[in-house]
Amino acid sequence: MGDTKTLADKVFSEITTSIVRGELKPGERISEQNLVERYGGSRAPMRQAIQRLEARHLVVRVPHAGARVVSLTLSELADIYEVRVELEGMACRLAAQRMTDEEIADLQALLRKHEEMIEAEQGLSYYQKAGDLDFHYRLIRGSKNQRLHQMLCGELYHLVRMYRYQTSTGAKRPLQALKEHQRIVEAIAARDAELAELLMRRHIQASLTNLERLMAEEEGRK
Amino acid sequence: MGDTKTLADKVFSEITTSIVRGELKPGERISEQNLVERYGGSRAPMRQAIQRLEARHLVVRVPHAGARVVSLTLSELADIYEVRVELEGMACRLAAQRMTDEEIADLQALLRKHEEMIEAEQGLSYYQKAGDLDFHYRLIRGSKNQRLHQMLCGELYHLVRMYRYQTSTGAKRPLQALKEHQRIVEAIAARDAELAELLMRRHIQASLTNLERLMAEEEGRK
DNA sequence: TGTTTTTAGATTGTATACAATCTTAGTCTA
DNA sequence: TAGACTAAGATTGTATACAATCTAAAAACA
Repeated sequence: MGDTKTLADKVFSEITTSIVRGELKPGERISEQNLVERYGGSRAPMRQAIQRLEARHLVVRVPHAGARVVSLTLSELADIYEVRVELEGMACRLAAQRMTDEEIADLQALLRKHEEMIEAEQGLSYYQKAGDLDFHYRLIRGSKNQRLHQMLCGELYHLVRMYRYQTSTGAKRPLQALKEHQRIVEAIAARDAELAELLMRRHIQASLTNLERLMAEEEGRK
Repeated sequence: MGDTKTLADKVFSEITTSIVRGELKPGERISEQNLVERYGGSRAPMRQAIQRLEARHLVVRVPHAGARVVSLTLSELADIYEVRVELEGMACRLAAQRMTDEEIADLQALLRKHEEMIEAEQGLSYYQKAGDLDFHYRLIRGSKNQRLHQMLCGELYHLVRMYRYQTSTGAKRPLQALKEHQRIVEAIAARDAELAELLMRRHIQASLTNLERLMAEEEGRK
């Protein structure tokens, strides 16, 4: 049985992480020839990789003109966060209804680990990145809705992560973020779906409000 | 200035409509050679077209094994409707806040036209299809959120339409559907965002409930 | 007869070559 | 000097050829 990754697959995931980490910057050109020189092989698989990147909205292509790393305006980023508030609130509500007791216990254990790390003042920056993501991903999986999971984790989160570094979006204090996470899990453990949804919406809304403030400043500067 | 469509683009849209109309059935195989014989050209653009179909979740590909028209289980379709209820409810809420008075007037005019058509008992089946879609699309555009528009119209609706024919999903009586549409527009005209959202959710929820009933029947038959 | 192995065919993945289109630098003109 | 035009270069779109992999039908074996 062949689960051999094709070359196009490898290049695709390489570039994906490069973009999300900011090594390739928004607006930067990506040419097929360029990729051939960097990753080896021929143009055909590079072309496929670029198309897959386009499918995930990580690059924008115009016919005969080539591809560039996606470059979002504040307004477009706000649109994304608006959708994220809605979908992740929904995920949280469903998680409160559908997660097993065991899964909830795991989530609580995860937060205790985060708490220890913060108290020990180790990995402060870690919690902002991988830890925070891990929490959100688990919750979304807990919704038991595959399509929802795919839309959030497969489409929106790449873009969210990509811009998290550049704007101050989501740059919450680790301690405050942890407290909010704990409240959310409490609501889920109590099977209070409405409250869980509300708390998650607020948790994300802060970033959106921040974005809207930035947009207002930018508008005022003109 | 070149807005010349590439061959891959043409083939992509041809196949898209074929799938949505049901001319290509779920699970049916799509080979590159097959497309070459049907549309002309070489394998390269056919390959691209298939990749774009995969990006829209209209076909499923496995490496080295080829592509098939997507085939959803009832459970997967229910997941889609669950997300649709949420997103289109959101769109309706935003539309109530953001549509201009002129756009609302246009929407009202559209419904009056639908009413006349139904009273004249012309195009009953038309209203179920194009008319219903037109209404929903306009509302979604009214949310003024591009990302939301793209997720609903560009991703979910293809699959919804594809299965609308086959299951009895969304096979509402035209008159009842029209009445519900009218209530929704009334709420929007009154700028009552909460009510507009609630009404839209109910409007779609009926199809989801129907799906869940079918799933229960299927489960009981085992 | 049922199962496994083998082998031939078909299909996809990749490489390379050519044609169509766009981009950019340079030239010309007002 | 600013702007429009032109031509060379680079880049993408398409076609074809070959290699790697999968599929399925036939043969071998228990």
